[in-house]
Amino acid sequence: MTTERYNPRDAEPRWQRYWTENRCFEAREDLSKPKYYVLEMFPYPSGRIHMGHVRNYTMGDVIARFRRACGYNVLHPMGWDAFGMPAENAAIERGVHPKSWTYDNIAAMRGQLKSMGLALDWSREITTCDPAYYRHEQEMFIDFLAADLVERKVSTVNWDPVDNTVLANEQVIDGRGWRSGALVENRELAQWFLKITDYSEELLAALDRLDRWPEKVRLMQRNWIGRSEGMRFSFALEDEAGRILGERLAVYTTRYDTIFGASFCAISTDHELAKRQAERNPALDAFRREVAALGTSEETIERAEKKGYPLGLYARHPFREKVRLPVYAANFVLMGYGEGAIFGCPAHDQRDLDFARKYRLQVVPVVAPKGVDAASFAIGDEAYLEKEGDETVLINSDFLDGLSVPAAKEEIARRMEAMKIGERRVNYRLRDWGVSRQRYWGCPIPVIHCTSCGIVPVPKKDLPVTLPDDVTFDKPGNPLDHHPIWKHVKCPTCGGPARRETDTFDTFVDSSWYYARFCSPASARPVDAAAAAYWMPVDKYIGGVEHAILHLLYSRFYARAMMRTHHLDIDEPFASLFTQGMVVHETFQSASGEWVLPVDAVQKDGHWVHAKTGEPLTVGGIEKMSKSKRNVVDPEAIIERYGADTARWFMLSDTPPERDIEWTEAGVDGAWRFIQRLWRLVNEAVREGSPGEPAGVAGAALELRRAAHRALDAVTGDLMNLRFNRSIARINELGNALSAALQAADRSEPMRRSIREAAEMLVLMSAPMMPHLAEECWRQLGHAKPVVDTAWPKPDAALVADDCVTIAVQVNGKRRDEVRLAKGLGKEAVEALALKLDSVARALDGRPVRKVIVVPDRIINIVG
RNA sequence: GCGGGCGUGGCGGAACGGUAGACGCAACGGACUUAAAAUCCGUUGGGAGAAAUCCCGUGGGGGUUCGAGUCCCUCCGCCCGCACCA
Repeated sequence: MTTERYNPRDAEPRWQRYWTENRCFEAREDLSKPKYYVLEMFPYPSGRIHMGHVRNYTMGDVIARFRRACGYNVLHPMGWDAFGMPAENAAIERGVHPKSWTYDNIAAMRGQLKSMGLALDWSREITTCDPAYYRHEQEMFIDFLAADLVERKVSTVNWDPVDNTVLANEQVIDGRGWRSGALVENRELAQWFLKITDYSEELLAALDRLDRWPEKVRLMQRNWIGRSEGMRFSFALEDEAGRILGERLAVYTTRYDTIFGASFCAISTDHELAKRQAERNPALDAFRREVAALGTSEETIERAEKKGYPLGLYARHPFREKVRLPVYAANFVLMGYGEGAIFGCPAHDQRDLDFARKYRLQVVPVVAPKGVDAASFAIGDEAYLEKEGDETVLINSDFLDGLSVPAAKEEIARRMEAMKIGERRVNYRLRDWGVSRQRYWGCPIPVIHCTSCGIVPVPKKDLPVTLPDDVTFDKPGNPLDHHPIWKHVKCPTCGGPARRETDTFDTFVDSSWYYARFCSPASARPVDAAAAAYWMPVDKYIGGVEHAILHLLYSRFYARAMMRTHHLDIDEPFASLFTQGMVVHETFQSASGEWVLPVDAVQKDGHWVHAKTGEPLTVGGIEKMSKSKRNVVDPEAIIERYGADTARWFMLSDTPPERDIEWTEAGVDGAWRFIQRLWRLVNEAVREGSPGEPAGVAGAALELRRAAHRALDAVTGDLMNLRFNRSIARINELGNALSAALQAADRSEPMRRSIREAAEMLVLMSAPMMPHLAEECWRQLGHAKPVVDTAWPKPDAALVADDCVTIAVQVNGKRRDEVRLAKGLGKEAVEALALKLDSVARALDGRPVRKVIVVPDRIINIVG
């Protein structure tokens, strides 16, 4: 008897239609059920989905379908992070309008996502470039303004000369723009900032509560926030002649215990003092320019020598009357951190030491290992930094001599505070979030600049401020600024002529609250309180680790800002976060060095050649799929050829979800074969099996039942913990057991019932992962009600538990035998049995038994 | 430089401190077939042996333990994040 092969091309669209027509995945608030909100990071509509999307959305879909089957009221929405520069680049390069480019891409990608058979609630689809979405963003911004969460300030910003826009600190990687890769320049601009630093402590402290986030991500955020405990204090300044100046120099340090080792002060070239001096000192001005030109990229920092320019000023040591520290403007002091000024202690800071050696400044050690003679303790080329566990004492430090570092800190802090020249202070590395972008394709910032009234928020009744469609991209700069009329408005307050803000929001603003909008995508308010109270927080958020800082930190801040402005009632938006690994693939290169697509690479006589030209290819490293290396496989082609279930199954098999997965042809074939195998097994089970309650079975029939219930038990636990690869291994095992039963001769009624039961369980268990095939199989098994409406089965505890166990028998820690015994047998009985074994006697080789360790139902170890 | 993670067969990977290598891929042998594909059955960490069985084995070295892939110390290698942060 033959069974036709399973044909996904017929089955998949059919079931997708069924789910859509029956609105299976449209979520409604229902207080009678526990809710579960599963969300994958929404895509940028670049035009086509890539394998990273397939992996991300498959995982989310398995969770959504599994939770739904388990009785949860599941919210699983999808939307588009639709503002951003690729749309403008397309406009510049190809003359298409960013809007039509974006919406065409969305249409194409929506179709691709639908072909994956995802259990998404498409009725909640949101698009960030839709005024229906961004009007709420504008409304909230106005509320943020009123709540003092926004600041407009002129500051030195990171300017990307290629994208012609400002970048946030988080968007500068190794001194280069995160998108363009261009070396970032410093520019002075008036910008809008969201005051994320108001929440530094809060964002840091709350990380401890996020116990269902990866430790790695929490650590990265902790480091990014960069809390340090130190002191801010000031020096009296004097000039060359020793005349005291009216102003003091404030510095920040975490090592105030080393004050007696100070030999100079250094200020940033952007420090007010340096700027002022530069006005009448051309040499200093030249030095400032030189430093500014160097940039902040990794290479330049590595190579750059520590350089300083003496200002002719001296800082008086607070505890030693005669000591005067020369003040330099230095290239290694950052204006953005602390006070933009430091005191240098060369003995205990490598950077300060390099500087001191160059300018022949004193190097006085003030901390030394305990017991070392203070007079002979000298510093060579390396600063002395205490390591953890080192016992150290202060030396050469007057009243601090002999104290430990913490005690010295305490003493200095006490004295400085008494002298009223400084105080202990907590400092953060985190900077405020600059959100202004000089671009067209973003959400307009809803403010108006009026010459007489200053900054005036757009009245809420005038929202949304929509983007004009008639813009041109023929000259550099911001099209909104070039637009003939758009920016010219009347001041809402005085009615006089005014100018509309032409900057738009950083697109990370759009993605900082979309998770909340999904709760009530059509609400007239940004977020409907009742809906958010029901759905929030997101129970499982899935995406790439590349968003560990940017998006996830901004979202955590945004939820707090929305809370302050009464738009949301929750501070942590994502209760549990999962960061999935990348999809990687081999790279192929032709002799001329061109990258070759995997579809064009074929193996011939053990060598890789180009499928069309026959040209030999070299196989390169296995790397993240990327357009530049062309090592991409198009999901659409895979779905076309094998169906969505094959792609989904492959994505979940073998590799744990947090690790990088290598896409291989062999792996896809393997997934395809399994799908056909399951289809065959189910069809055979329909013929050979017998429906009915498989009660009272024994022997082989009972063993098959046990295998089924055990597999179900394991898969349930594994899916709960996102261990997809393990659950697939379990499903394979049950498939093997069912296959063996079908090969065997036993066709007793109990066996026929067990076969049927095993087949049904196999189908239900694999349904979250390959939903289309499961529906087909389920119908084949005679069920009128689809899998999508079928509850997750419950394993029978009696069948999961074993009444017999295999106990390993060890002698001196080495396995020598195993015995199969009734479960729960007492220690003495196990010991007596084991000691009678030939293998044990042989291994003991006549030695007397000294000790016996019995771990019930697991192992016995005989020590001889 | 600072911080973190990871090293297990030919490969992806399993393994509450308790039988290392589940499951899959690849490879090899066999069945079916005129043949191939598909499918099914079997073998597959290394070494010795006809076999029973024994020895070795989770990056290297050391330690704790009746027992270590798992815990501790140390070295080596790879990967990731941050980086002139005072």
